[in-house]
Amino acid sequence: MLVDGVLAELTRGVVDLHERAELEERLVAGKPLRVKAGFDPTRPDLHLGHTVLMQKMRQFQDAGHQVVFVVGDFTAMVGDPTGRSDARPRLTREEVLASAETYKAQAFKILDEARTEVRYNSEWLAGLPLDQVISLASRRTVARTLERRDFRERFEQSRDIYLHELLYPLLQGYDSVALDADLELGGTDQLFNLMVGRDLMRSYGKRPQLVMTVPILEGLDARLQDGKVVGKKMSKSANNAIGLTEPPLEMFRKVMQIDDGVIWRFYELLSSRSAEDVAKIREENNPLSAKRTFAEEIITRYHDASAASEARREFEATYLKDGIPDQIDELSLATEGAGLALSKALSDAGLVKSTSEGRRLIEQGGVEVDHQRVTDVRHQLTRGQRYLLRVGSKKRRFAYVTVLP
RNA sequence: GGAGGGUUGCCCGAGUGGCCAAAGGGAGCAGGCUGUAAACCUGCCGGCUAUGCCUACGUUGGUUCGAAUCCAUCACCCUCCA
Repeated sequence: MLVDGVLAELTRGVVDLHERAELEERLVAGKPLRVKAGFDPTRPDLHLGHTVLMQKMRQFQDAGHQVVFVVGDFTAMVGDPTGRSDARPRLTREEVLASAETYKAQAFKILDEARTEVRYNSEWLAGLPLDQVISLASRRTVARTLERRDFRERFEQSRDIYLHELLYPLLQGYDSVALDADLELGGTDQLFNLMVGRDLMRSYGKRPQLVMTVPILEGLDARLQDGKVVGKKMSKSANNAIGLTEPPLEMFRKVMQIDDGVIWRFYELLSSRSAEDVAKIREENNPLSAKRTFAEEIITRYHDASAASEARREFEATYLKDGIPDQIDELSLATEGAGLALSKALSDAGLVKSTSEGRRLIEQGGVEVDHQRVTDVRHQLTRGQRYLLRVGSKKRRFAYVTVLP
């Protein structure tokens, strides 16, 4: 029957679902669901990790449901210190709103803007009178709140838990109350908060929302250990993320650096190919080509198809041995001496942060001048000459440099 | 309110007067090996006009030939007691 197919698609890749039978029931009823997901715009840059959830939202949209994109502009100002050892810097309203705009612009690369209801939670949270806050807080005990693993661990280890942190799940849950959500989506780490929302709705006499979680994507530094993907979650601060607005070549390079065994995880969570297609690619067991294919799919999604093929060509030109990219900065450098020290030239050309770093790289054999490795720190470039400089290998950087006569 | 402890480089964390640009680990970078990956091995990892110089160990000031190390001050954090 039709609902079975829809249900299968909507629950594909889902980790937790409370409750499946209810979901089926509501789908059969045929009324579009209000599907809620919240985002705290503390970091304006979205990366692939965020898109696992957004693609799930998109699936709901495509199945005719109403998606509510909740910008946690209020909760962002409160600051969610979860998993942090120190408080987040308090953001100003202006910063939060600016971030929210960037967020939305990136989110609509995946979501259908026309079918997305964007709401800011300050709308109902900012003006909440204290008696109502107390009423809200009275609906949950401390013991039940400390059930949450990160709270419990911190409590047991006598590490700080601030009162407002205990309030955080309630505020998020109140969003669901205010929005009459039918279903809330989140990463698996959000399960606790989502369930609080479900309980709160019941407490407020509303029909409790369904709760659905999707896996958290690991970062680019994840490894395969004993057949399992092991690694921190993808995040910009861990420097293991691919941002949605990164240039195509950068995306391609990063995908190529993913551990062979881990690339399948990325396919599983991010590829929009059919399950059969993915299985077929996996059977071929050619990680190198699987990565290329995946990189192209991602770049096509966030840029376009021509950017994807261009990135691949550019990558091959740049990173294969002796290759050089088509586009290389052309710079003229002045010098006061008889010549220009190579280390200084590298620094002046912006290829390295400082001449000290330039010297280090030269010593370590990481620098080429006109395709010749130079290891003499005192190497001088001659006035009036033009050189091709290359630094590094993992992240190669090039520049044509002319020393002014 | 009382008593005590802490603040070190991107992060964690040693260091109690010269041998400290500061052990160790993580992250990062380079070289080797590879596939353009990972793992692994080696090295680097404040800056500079570079066998030397400058800036840095919460703040400001002091003691000393010499201070991350001693003293005072301010700021922030923590623990125990009440």
